[in-house]
Amino acid sequence: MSLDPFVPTLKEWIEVSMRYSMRNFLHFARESGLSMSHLGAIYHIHQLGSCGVTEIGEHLGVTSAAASQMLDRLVQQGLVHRTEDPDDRRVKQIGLTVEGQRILNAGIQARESWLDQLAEKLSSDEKDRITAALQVLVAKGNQLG
Amino acid sequence: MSLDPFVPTLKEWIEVSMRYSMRNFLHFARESGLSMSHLGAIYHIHQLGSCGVTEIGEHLGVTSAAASQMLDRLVQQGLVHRTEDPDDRRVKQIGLTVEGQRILNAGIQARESWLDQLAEKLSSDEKDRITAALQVLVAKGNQLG
DNA sequence: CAATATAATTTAGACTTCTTAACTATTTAG
DNA sequence: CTAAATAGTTAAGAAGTCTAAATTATATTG
Repeated sequence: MSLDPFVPTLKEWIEVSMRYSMRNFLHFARESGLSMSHLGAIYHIHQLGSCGVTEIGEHLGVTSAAASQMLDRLVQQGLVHRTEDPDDRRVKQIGLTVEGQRILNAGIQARESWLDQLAEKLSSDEKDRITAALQVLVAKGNQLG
Repeated sequence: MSLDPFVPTLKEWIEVSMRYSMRNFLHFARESGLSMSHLGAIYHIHQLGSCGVTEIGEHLGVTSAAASQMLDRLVQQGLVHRTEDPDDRRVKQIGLTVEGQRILNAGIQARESWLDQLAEKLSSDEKDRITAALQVLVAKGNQLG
């Protein structure tokens, strides 16, 4: 078991992909004028779907006051909408605006822009085998907590 | 070409691995009491090896004044050492202390802690095929800029 | 209905991070 | 040797982010 190169190889790959992906993402953040905090919040809101202020705070690890203040800025920048929940008027429903979605997608695309270059370095055969392998990983990965 | 599922599958996998890796890393950051800025700086210092203050600032996208101030804190926390370069006494050589290295390694380990769980979900056969595929990806990935 | 709980916000204050500008020390170029 | 360039630090101030506490509005419970 300790000789199985699977996990070590996976770690190597994650090291590589993190290095390029984060570099591109940080570059995008600077270009777009958004802080990592803001982009992180946008990502969490996307992940959570429609949700309340406190819930976002919990995911970000901050108080609801801090979440409320951060959302102020994001609403002001037109990236997030904040509307009253008709079922419980204490709650605000938070979600991404079209522009917020656009920024999120642009960030993800920037993060992944190095993959086309990588693809060019591989033969059809290699790509087929790698695709099959990754499909297994994706499927099993999505089954984890 | 547009039908080649290679890049889309790779993107799916990066989506999955980023989600788990970042979640674990953020959790580690909170537990260790270090900000993402500090951990980011530590990572950059590690990547650059021995380097000067301005160089770190450039990599982080901030002025040398900001880099100097951030390094103050990291030195004070015992994570970074800052010594005069004997060849050019204007320059300070920056590097990680043993404790800084330890924190970095702990962060990387935390980031990757979900991979053992993933490995358990795969057969030996699957792991062999995936390992072979990833070795190709790592090799080609390291050839990119 | 009255008391309590919950969701969000506002306020005040602490702390961090960043920038620009001024400054020190050292090196390089003319 | 002097002048200019470079590396880093320091200082002052702007802006962001966080918390605790107080506040408002709404919902739930007894």
